[in-house]
Amino acid sequence: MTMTRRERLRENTREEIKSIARRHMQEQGTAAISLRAIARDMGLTVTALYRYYPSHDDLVTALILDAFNSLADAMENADSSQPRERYANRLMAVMLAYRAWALQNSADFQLIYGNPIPGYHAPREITVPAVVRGFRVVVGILAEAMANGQLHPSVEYQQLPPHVSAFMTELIEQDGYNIPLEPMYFGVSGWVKMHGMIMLELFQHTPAVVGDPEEFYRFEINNILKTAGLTLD
Amino acid sequence: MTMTRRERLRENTREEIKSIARRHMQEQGTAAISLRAIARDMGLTVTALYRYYPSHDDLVTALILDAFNSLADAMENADSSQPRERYANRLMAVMLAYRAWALQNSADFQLIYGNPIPGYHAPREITVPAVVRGFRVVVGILAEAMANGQLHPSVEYQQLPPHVSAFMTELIEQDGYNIPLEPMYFGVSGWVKMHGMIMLELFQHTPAVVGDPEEFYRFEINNILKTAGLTLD
DNA sequence: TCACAATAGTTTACAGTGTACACAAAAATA
DNA sequence: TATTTTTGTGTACACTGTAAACTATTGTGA
Repeated sequence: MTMTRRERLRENTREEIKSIARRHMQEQGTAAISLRAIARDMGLTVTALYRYYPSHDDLVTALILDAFNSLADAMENADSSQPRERYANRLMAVMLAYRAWALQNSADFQLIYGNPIPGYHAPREITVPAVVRGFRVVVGILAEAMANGQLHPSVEYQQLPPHVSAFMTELIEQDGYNIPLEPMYFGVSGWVKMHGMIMLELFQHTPAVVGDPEEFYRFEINNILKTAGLTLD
Repeated sequence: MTMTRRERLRENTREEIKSIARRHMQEQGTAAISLRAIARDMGLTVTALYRYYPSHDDLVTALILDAFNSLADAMENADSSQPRERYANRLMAVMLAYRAWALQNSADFQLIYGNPIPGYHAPREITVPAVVRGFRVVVGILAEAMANGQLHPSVEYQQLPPHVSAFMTELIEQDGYNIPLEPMYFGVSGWVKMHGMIMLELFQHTPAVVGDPEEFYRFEINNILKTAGLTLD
């Protein structure tokens, strides 16, 4: 795995490009990733950048990949900061990390979950595995909690709608999630709500309605956990 | 209220500009609203457009206003299509209309709820009243259901977190919503989840997990309504 | 050590973007 | 009909992504 000097320099430059791109994104939005602006900040010509990323789209893809992995890192770290058998605490910690990451890296969050960038289409074979990493953290906790009899999915989940039920059963098998259908659905349902809260907060809609988004967020998660018999301590 | 011939022509042109902008937006994303492209499609010079909208931002603001009002129209229509005392059905109809509008006008939805457009900041004094119109439909139904003893908010809502509770109480009074705190919170909590589902569906994340987004959507709403003792018939 | 190949960089060009300014044409009004 | 208001044009500047041709630098094999 040793890199030649040239490869290392090249990797450095690629990283520098991404880091400047991230700064610009944070300052002026995801649609404002400009190769020319990056080159200017680096003291390079635009066309030199094309040696490192063959196009604007390739740079965006690299940024998206980094973002998904960084988010997954944050979630994994939060998970392992809690005692193994405190499932509710682990879930809360992970979801708080999810929100914290989204707020601290709002541009990256918009990049992966917000409006598509005009003309850009993410290559699914590259991004999907990266998305899954984060999701797997949550599923892992739920599976453990279920196996240990601590998780009791709502009775409604015993009659999931047919297509959803079939599709998710298939997904569980195919992706090798070691979890029954009901807790899996519970996870998806909860994730959707977190996502809604964070999206609205990020774009300044929640504060105007709810006052204190963090308090709101914690309260909602707690309620969701309670519906499955999970309580914090 | 009669308009002069000139005013009418002017209004026509303004509408034509918006409608072309909407088409471009639908085809290439919200960040691709280009005055030059619009002018080209109209057989006008760019600079002539400036007679109708003094800047790119002003055009965007007009589009946002239209979008909020169109969404509110759709919700109001859905509401009045149901019998007055069938509160659950009214709520379901309104939320289905919300989703249907979002999917059919996905660019407009992104415009009002998605990533901010680089450099653009919506003038709140113009947009906030438009947002409120749609929200008021839901609150109205909940207030009626509550007053008629049909709505039973979850027991958890009797102990809302302090800041949220204070802020929303203030908001209810200030905006003249005629509704108690608990059902109001129920509305917000539910809205957040709808929003999350729609956002994820719009950006192609839900289908990969859930298979059939509409089935998922209906099932989730139904469950939310049930937690407040509301049932469809 | 030197020649050659690979890599990294530059200059130039084209078509696109928002918008400011000076001017001409058309229409409504006095 | 003369004047004012409105609508439109043309030109200019600084910005965007990216393709092509060319030069300078660096690493490696003989």
